[in-house]
Amino acid sequence: MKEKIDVLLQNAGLKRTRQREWILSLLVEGDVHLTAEQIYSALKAKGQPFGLATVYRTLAALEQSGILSKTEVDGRQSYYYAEGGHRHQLLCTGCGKVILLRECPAEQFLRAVEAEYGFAVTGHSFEIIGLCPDCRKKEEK
Amino acid sequence: MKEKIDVLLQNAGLKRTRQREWILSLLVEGDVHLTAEQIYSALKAKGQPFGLATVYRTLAALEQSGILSKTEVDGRQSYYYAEGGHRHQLLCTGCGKVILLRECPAEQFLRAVEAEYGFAVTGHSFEIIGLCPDCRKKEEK
DNA sequence: CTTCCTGCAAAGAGTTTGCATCAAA
DNA sequence: TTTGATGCAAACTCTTTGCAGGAAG
Repeated sequence: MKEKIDVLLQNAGLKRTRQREWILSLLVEGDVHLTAEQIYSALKAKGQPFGLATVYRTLAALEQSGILSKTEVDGRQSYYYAEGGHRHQLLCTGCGKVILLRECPAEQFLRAVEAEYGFAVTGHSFEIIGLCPDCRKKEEK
Repeated sequence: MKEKIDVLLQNAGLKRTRQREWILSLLVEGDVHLTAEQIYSALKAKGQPFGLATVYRTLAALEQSGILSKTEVDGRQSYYYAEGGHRHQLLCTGCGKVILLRECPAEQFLRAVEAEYGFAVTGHSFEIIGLCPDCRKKEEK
């Protein structure tokens, strides 16, 4: 797993530092979406001392490199590992889990939009908010 | 048009004030998405004096009443008139225009998600970013 | 008249930046 | 050794809130 993370950093042309490895492993291994503050707290709790600014800078750098994707949850920026620039996912508001959709149902629809509305599509997001099966069970209790 | 706006306010149980009429008419007549700051500037320019806080409070109230919808554009909250709680639109980054989609292509897909992933869907957003036909022409010049 | 709304200013939250130090390549 | 990253604190931007005065129903 550590190798995977190092490869990601290397491909992005970013130096391999402890801070970046920690942050990435949280997101990659956990498969969750987290805010800068959440990451900061999680690592602080583990006794890893470093600044909040580093978290913000690291997340921004990783997003620019296409390793992470960003979305807004409750007014906060939340980041998650986006394998291969994937942008179609289920976001659980219970545990923060990110479930990638196997395929984007929008692709063919986007082409229709281009034709029907004359709209030049430069981006799109298709996010589904809700509870994953595990959180669903907890709710029922 | 003024009547339409007054009806909207009345149905929401909100008092009809000049400020609210101004803000609503900007969004309803213009059919654009605007940030609080943009609304504030636009009305300030017309010599309508009032506070930025009023814009924020008005937008929040109108959103809670389901008259407006909110989305994030470049880290800012942007509001637009959402006829009948419509949440599927094309957002032009050129002129801010909002084009409503005639139908949500996601509806049947959401049901498939519920079944396939066991995910309890509580909300979704499907936004397509790009340039509307008019802005497209300007780009080409 | 009573209730709700407004404007101002101050506070708050989240995020970014400057700068000196420090670590990776 | 050179370049890029970190940590701290201060700065910034967007948004919210408290309060006294004012308008709508």
